[in-house]
Amino acid sequence: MASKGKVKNKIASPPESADLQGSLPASNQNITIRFDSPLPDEKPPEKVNIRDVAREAGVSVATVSMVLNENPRISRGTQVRVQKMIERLGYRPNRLAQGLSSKYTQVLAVMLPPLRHALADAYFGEIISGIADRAGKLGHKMMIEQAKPQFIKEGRHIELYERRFVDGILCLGFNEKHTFLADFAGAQYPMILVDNRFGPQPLDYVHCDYRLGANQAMNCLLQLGHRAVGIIYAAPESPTARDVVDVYKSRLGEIGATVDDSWMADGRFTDEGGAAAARDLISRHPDITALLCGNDKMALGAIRALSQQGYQVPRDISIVGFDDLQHLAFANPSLTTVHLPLYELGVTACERLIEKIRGKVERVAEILPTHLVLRESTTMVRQPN
Amino acid sequence: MASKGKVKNKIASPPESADLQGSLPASNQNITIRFDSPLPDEKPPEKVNIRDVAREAGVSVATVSMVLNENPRISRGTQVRVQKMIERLGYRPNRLAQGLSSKYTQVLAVMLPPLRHALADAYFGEIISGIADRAGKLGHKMMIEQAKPQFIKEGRHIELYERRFVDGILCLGFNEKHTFLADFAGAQYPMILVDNRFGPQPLDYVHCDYRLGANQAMNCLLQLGHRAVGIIYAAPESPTARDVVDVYKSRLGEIGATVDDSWMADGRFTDEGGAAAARDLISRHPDITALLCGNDKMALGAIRALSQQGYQVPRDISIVGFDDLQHLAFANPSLTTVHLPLYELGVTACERLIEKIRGKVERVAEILPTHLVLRESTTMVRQPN
DNA sequence: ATGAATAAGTAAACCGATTAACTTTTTTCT
DNA sequence: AGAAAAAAGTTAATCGGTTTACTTATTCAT
Repeated sequence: MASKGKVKNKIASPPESADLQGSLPASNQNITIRFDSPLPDEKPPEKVNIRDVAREAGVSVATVSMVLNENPRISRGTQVRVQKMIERLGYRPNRLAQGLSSKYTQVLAVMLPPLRHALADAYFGEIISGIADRAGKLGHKMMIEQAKPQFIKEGRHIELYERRFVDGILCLGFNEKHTFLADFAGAQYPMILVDNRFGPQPLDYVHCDYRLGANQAMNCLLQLGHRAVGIIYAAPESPTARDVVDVYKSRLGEIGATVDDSWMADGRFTDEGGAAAARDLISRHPDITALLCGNDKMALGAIRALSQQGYQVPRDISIVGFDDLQHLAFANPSLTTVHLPLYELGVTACERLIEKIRGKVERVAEILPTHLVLRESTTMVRQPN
Repeated sequence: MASKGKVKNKIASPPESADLQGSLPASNQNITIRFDSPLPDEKPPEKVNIRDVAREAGVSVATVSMVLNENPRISRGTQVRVQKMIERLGYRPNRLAQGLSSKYTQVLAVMLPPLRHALADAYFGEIISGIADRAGKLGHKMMIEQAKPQFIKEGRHIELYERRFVDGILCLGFNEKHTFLADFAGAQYPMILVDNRFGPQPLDYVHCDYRLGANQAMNCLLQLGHRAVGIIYAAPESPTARDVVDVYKSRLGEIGATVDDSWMADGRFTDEGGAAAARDLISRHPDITALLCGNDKMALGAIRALSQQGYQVPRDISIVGFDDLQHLAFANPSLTTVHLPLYELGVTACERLIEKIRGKVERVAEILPTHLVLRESTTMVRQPN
C-alpha cells in the first residue's frame, strides 16, 4: 500500500502559507552512481518519453501507461518496478499527448466578466483562491478568461471546449443579463455558475445563501431597533442580488414599516456607486437610521459619503455590508457584515465541476450558509429625543 | 435563440424527443426537422477534424494544415477555398494535437507568490490584466499558479514546461529570497521576472523604474520643504524595493539631512504593516513631517494610524505612496503617489516572453518610467512656529 | 530549346500518450 | 481433474495535428 496520504476532500480553510523557501529541487536523491563517473552527472536535456521508460523497465508501453494511471490490472510488483524506473529517468508524461488520447485535458477555466478590475477584485480573488487550491489538489490546472463582448460574440467560450483547451468552466460574476450563459444549457459542456443562479435555463450553480444572509442582517438591524432602513443594492439582473432585496422588503413589510423604491438605490457594486447611493438615500430620507448594503465595497463608499456629510457611523446611521472582505476588517469603523463563504464557494464549485466532468449527471444546485459578523458599524437606533 | 418556446429536456420529456436526441449517430445526414423551423439549424455534434476538411475541400491534410498556419506555400485560390470549407464545417483545430506535433502550446503561466490574497490584490491584478489582454491578442491562453513551497519543492514549476503545460512563465511578486528563480537561469525555459530583478543570476526581467519613482517622490517632498522624512519600506530582499530606499537615503544625504535606520520601518507591504510602521516612526521622531511609503497599501495604513493618533494628513504629515491603485484615488484624503505603469508592465512582459518563446535570444532587461500623481496627501511643510 | 529554379501540393513519418481487443498464465469451482 | 473465470500483460489502433522530403507543373535565363 503506497500510502500516499491521499487526503480526501474536506472543505479546506485557507492556508496561511506566507513563507516560501525555494529549495532547489535536489534532483532525485537516489542517483546512486555505480561506476566511477568522474564528472558529476551533467544533465543531458534528453526528453524521456513513455517508450524509453517501457524499454528500460522491460515492459510494454501499455503497462507503463497503466502504471501511470494506477490501473489495478497491473500487479504490485510491476507497478513498483516501473515506478522506480519512472523516477530514475525523471520521466514526466506529456500532457498534450495524454489529453489527445484520453478524454480529459485536466484544465479548467475561470470566466470573469469584462470589468476593468475583475482580476484585482477581492471578491473574485477569494473565490478564485478556493478554486485554484482545490483544482491543484485534484490535479487540474486553472486558466483565466475574461468574457469580453467580442470574445463571446465569436463563440470563443464554446471554442474553449471544442479546441480542447479545457474540460470545464466556472463562471463568476455573471447574471441573467448575460444571455450567452444559455449556450451552456445542453449539459453538453460542463459549466458551473458560481454565486448566482440563472432563470432562463436550468444551469448548474453553487451560490451563497443570500436570503439567509439578508435575514441575518435584517435580524441584526431590527433587533437594534431600526425601522427606517434603506438598502443599497446592485445588479437587479442577478437572482442572488434580488434575494437580498426580497428579504429586505418582506422583513420590513412584516413589521409594518413603509418600504418603497424611495428607500432603495443602486450602488452598482462599486465604492463610488455606494457613496452616491448613500447621498441619494439620505437626501430623500434624512431620518434614515440604517443602511443595508449589497456588498462591502458599497458599504465602505456609503460610510465615506456619510461621514463627509457630517453623519457619524454608527452613531447616526448603522451600516451592514455583505462579503466580509479581509482587508475591510481593519477599516474605521470596522464593518458589520454578512460573511459569505467565498473561499469555500470556490472549493465547492471546483469539486462539483470536476464531478460533472467525470460524468456525474445530477443537477448541481448548492447553497452555502452565511453568518453575520458583528463589528463597529452598527449600533442601537438613537431614541428620537 | 430568438424563440425560447422550446424548453429543453426536462427530466420527464416525451419519449419521442428523447429517442431522437439520445441515440443513433448513424444517419448523420440532415434530420430535416419538418416543423415550422424555417432554418433546419441542425446541430450535428459530430466533431469535424482536419481530415474531414481535407476530404470535403478536395485537398490533402497537409494543405489544410498549411492554410491553418498561413503558410505562403499555398496559393491564394486554394487558401480561400479551404478557408471557406473550414467555416462551412465549423472546423476548430484541436489544440492538443497542434501542441503535440508543433513546438508550442500557446499557453503562458503567471506565477504568484503564495500570499493569502495574491489573487485579490490590486497590484497583481493590474499587471495580470495587462498580461491577459496582450496574451489574448497574441493568441495565447493564460494559466495562474501559486508558488507554494510544496509546489516548488516538488519541482512543479519546471514540470510546467516539461509536461508541456506552458511555453513560458511570468513571475510576479518574487524577490531574491526566492531562490528557486535560479532554476530558470539556463535560458532553457522562457521566463520573465516581472517588476523585479534578480541578483544571483542574470534573469530576464521587466520592471518599473523605482529609482525614477523614488526621485520623483523625493523631489516633491523636498520641494515642499520637508527635511524630516521617514520611509516605510518593505521586502529588503527585493532589488526594486532597495532602489527606493537607496534613492531616499541619497537624496536626503545630499541635502545634509540625517538619515539612519531610525527613520525607516518595514511595513511588509500590508495595510496593517504600514500602520504599525507609521506608529513606530512617529514615536521615534515626533517631529517627522513626511513619510515616503513603498506602496499605496502601506500609505493608507499609515494615514489611518496617524489620524487615529490625532495627526492630520497632510496638515501635520505629508504622505507619498507608490503604485497609484485605482480605488485609492477616492480615499480621503486622496493619495499623492508614484504612478507605476502596471498594466503596461504586464503587456510588455507578456510581449517579451512570447518573443523569447519564439526564439529571440537577447537578454530582456526593460525598465518602464513612472510619474508622480499629485493629490491631497501632501502639502508644504509647516513652518516650525 | 533546355536545364535550372520556383511554385504548389502531396504522402507519410512523426509527436507521445490511451485503450480496446487479444493472449497467456494462474486461480477458482465443482 | 478439467472447464471457466480471473489476473496480468501485450499488440496495435487511435487521437488530430505538423513537417520533411518528394513530386509535378511552370516559369526563367541563356
